[in-house]
Amino acid sequence: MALTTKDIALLAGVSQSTVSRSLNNSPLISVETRRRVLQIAEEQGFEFNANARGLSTNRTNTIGVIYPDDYLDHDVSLYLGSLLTQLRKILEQWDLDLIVSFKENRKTGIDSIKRLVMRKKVDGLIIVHSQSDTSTLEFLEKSDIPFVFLHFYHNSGKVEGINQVYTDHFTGGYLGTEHLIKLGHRRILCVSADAEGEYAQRRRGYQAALEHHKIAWDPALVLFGDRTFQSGYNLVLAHGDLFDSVTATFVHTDTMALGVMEALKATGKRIPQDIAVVGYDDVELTAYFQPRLTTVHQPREELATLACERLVQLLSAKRSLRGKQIKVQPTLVVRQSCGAHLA
Amino acid sequence: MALTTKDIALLAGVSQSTVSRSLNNSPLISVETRRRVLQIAEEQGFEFNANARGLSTNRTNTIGVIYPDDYLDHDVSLYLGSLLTQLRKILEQWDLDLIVSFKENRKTGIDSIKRLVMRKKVDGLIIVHSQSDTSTLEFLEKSDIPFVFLHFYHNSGKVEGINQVYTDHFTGGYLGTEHLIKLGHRRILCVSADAEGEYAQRRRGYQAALEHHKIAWDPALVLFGDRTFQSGYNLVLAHGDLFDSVTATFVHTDTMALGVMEALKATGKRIPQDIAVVGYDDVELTAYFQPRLTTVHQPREELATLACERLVQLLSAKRSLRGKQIKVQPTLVVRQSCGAHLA
DNA sequence: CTGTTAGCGCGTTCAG
DNA sequence: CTGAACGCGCTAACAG
Repeated sequence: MALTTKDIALLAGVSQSTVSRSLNNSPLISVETRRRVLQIAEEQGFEFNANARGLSTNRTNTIGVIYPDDYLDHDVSLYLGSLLTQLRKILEQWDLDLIVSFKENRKTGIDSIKRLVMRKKVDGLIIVHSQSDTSTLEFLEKSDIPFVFLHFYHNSGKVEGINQVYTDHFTGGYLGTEHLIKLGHRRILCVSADAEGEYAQRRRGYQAALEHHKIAWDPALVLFGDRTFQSGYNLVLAHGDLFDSVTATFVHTDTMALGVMEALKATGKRIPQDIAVVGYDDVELTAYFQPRLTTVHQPREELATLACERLVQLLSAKRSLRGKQIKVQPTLVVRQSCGAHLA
Repeated sequence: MALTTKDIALLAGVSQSTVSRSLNNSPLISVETRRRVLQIAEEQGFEFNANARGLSTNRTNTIGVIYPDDYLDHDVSLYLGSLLTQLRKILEQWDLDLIVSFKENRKTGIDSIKRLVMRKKVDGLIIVHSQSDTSTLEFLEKSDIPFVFLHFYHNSGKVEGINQVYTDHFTGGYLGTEHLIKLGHRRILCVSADAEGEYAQRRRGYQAALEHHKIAWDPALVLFGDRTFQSGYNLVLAHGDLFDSVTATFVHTDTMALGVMEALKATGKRIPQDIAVVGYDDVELTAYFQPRLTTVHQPREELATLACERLVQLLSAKRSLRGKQIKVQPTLVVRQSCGAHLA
């Protein structure tokens, strides 16, 4: 059996509660007593029993990270993998553990959020979703557990109550497009994904940049893929004429952009001379491809950090705080695929 | 406050322990009572308080996954990311949660394994390490917590006591090499990594295959990289003459192999006509490169599954089981980079 | 079959 | 400043 506060108490010749207080930095303890208790606890390698602690404090010191179920997609997984690492790295600063979970248990079908919260296994949640589920949102709100949406743009009306951290994709879309415009391009093919959500924002940014520079927006110049490399590749094969008719393309996710580039190269096009390419996300993967992809950088570390910090704020707040919308600005990373270095 | 068994007891008009027993499928309960209790619990959306349960049973229903600290490396992260997904997918079948942790807390320097075990936050561990640390191994052994090493070849003498699941890298090295030999290659450049551990096994397999086919083993034909794409790329640039002097190369990790291929292509070589390439791991990433990489497949799903299953066995065993060494066989995936399709 | 009782290890009054 | 006593929610004897 592991050591308990009682054991330490015995060794130190004090009561169990004195041990508890000493180890919890209670101000009610004399310096001398505390010192002695701490030393003994240290010597014995004592650690609190998390369950007992959790039972009496209602705090577990672990937080749940909820991932979308399509995490199995390779491209998504790539991104989420490094996001998780980032979260871990930050949360360990507060000595918080991290339970990773999918949105629902594939076997029992039970919603992970509800399960984790009701069983009191976590103190708070970081939810990494692109889609929101009204019923779990309602559950979260009435269960008064702190939670932060990471990477999620909630477009219903009731945004005020919730906390979220996300990239300003409108600006991202604007930045990528404007960069190409400034390089002299007028016909810019947009390769996007998903009808709604983040990608719609990116497209709105694209459109706004065009309009701002007095370029007519042509709906025929917007293509849709499913975010994968393969999909980007196939789009080029299927719409070769369209790609022929433009001088630049702005692809709304890097892996897809790489697929586009490879297909373009395979069909004999030179990048950026024949066609300029700009991507979105700035994933490490792009380092493997030539020419190096110019892209809109999503500040992942910042997103993760801000989400964690916000969650920690919520955790330590006496009463529930108001919702906070934290918008992070993307930046443009100019490399070679846009041709800027030739200009 | 959340519902407790006491609340359910009140609603059902029975005692708290009857509720506990009913919900835990105790055989001591009449069908009728159980039915009623279950129904009420269901209606109320009752869930056990994990802390209270853990306190009295000494079981948390969560297991810890320990990742190496170099998880931040992109290439490693790629692999570990999908491994984690796999683990999650399997463990959720037993309703086990999963705490992910690095080997040690970067801030406090505290060993995560010790912390998680002593605080009783986990019932068991899956340790994904390439290096072993004698002190934590000792700790694990005397703390009698179930643990399984995943992907780790412990080469000290005391293997009997521990449980581990790993790929037979000797065979992997052998397979890749023999495939090239059978295609007629005699001078096969080996691009490996790390002096010790897994990679040494792969090299031993390489060497054994050569010897088996009466080909003199030439130590000058073994190069070392650091497993990254970049490193593979640079190796080609630095040792162009060596690559010129062989007809095939066996690269011991896929990302590095891709780097090698890209550099080879950049220097005007045709793959597989001028030089055949075989990789190792079979990561999804290879799908993005031409020609498609022939490689030694590491059965990741199988590794994850076996590790979880073994851990579950250990968890449910009455007394501690003997250590078990589970070796998984890799397979060769023939695609294009080896030239087999041209033969 | 069911209820009563006693812990599990810790935080926290309440007395001194 | 410290100790005794209680309760967090649950499981597990122990009686009936």
